[in-house]
Amino acid sequence: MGKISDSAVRRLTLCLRHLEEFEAHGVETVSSGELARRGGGTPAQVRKDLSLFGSFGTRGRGYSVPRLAVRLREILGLSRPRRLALVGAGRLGSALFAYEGLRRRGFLIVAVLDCDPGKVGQRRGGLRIRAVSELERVLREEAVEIMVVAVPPEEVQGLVDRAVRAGVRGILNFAPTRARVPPHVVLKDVDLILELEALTYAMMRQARA
Amino acid sequence: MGKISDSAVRRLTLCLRHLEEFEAHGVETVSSGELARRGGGTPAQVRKDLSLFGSFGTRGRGYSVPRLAVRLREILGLSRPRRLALVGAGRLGSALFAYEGLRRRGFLIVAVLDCDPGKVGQRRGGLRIRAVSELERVLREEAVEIMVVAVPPEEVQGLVDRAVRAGVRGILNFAPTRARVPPHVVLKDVDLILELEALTYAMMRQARA
DNA sequence: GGATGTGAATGTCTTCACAGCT
DNA sequence: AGCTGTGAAGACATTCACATCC
Repeated sequence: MGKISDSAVRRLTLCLRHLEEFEAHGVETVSSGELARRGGGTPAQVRKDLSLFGSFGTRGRGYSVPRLAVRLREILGLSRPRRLALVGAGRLGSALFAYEGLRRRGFLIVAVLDCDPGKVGQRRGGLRIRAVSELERVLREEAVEIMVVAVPPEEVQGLVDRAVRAGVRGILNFAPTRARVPPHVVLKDVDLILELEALTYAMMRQARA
Repeated sequence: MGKISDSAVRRLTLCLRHLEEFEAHGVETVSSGELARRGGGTPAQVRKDLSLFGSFGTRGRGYSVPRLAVRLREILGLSRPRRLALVGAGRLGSALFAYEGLRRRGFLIVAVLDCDPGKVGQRRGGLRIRAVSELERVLREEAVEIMVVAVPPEEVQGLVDRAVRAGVRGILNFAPTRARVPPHVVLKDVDLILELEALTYAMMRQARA
């Protein structure tokens, strides 16, 4: 089992969502074509993506919805919940914290931190907001696997460095800046402004086609 | 000037940000190497990306920071502001609305809509929240170019269809669902859960390497 | 000398087309 | 007959390496 591209992983993740919908509707079996239609890709691509990890279907029949779903969850590492810490309890942080979809998909926010002394001690849901100065301790005590960063850009690299030293191996960054991490740590950026800028370019491009 | 990949556009967008930082520090000239170091890429890639649009540097010298910045803004379509409508004034929507970075980068939210009658009429910043039933009218009256969607997944496709009929050509969707659009419309998704799932997979993968 | 701009080489991803099961 | 699984082909993107110019 070689190396799988990020785009393939994303497609498979989406595929899993669709499988779960089919499952909820009691569908027993799907073909690559049906999955493709729903996901916006081609049947060949669905099959190729799946084949990166093994053979899960039966020829002439298709895929067993529940079995493929279980298998995909295993493959993608989604068969157990993950513990997240949220750093930054501003507007975006609070919106993320309140977002039910996370919990539903197995991403549990087990700690919230902020550096504003006015916010520290306040409650969000069942959690007390902790001071960012306690970051390392909180990450360890709560066995945090992923740190979610929703703070101003200037603070990102410092936080990331501290989290890495404390043993965090996954970071999701919402600030419009890139931080550096050592190779054993995974950092992904959700950069709203970058998306809007790329969208703008794509719109321009299409206008003249 | 052929077709440019999305990843190249993203790199150039980032490149522009770095140029603006250099500009703010009064730097007159940069080399592809300096840009690469800051952006995390390679000098060759910076040059290749730029060369997709023309020759902007001087051999032996590098690139003029202000000139390249202007040129990149033109190329990327960022030299004039864009008018956005925000649909969904929930927590995420409100966080987006309050986000100063948007305005700073030329993305102006000129309308906010929600379907909750309790919210319609409330104020956000200088704007009155309008009813989603008025969507088409608002999009036209406010000359909206991009619709930002921050509503529950079930509502997305319906909204998208209406916006497309009203002439919107760019849509940014925050809900964890894919909508269909005709080929002359550009839709991008910011899917938090997808990012977390891809992050989880990458972490797993790296754990065994 | 020093950095750009770019064809050519390499590497990666996607699509095709069909053999092989059920 | 129908649909999977997969090598092979094709498209696309990145990296190299060097001729070119200031």
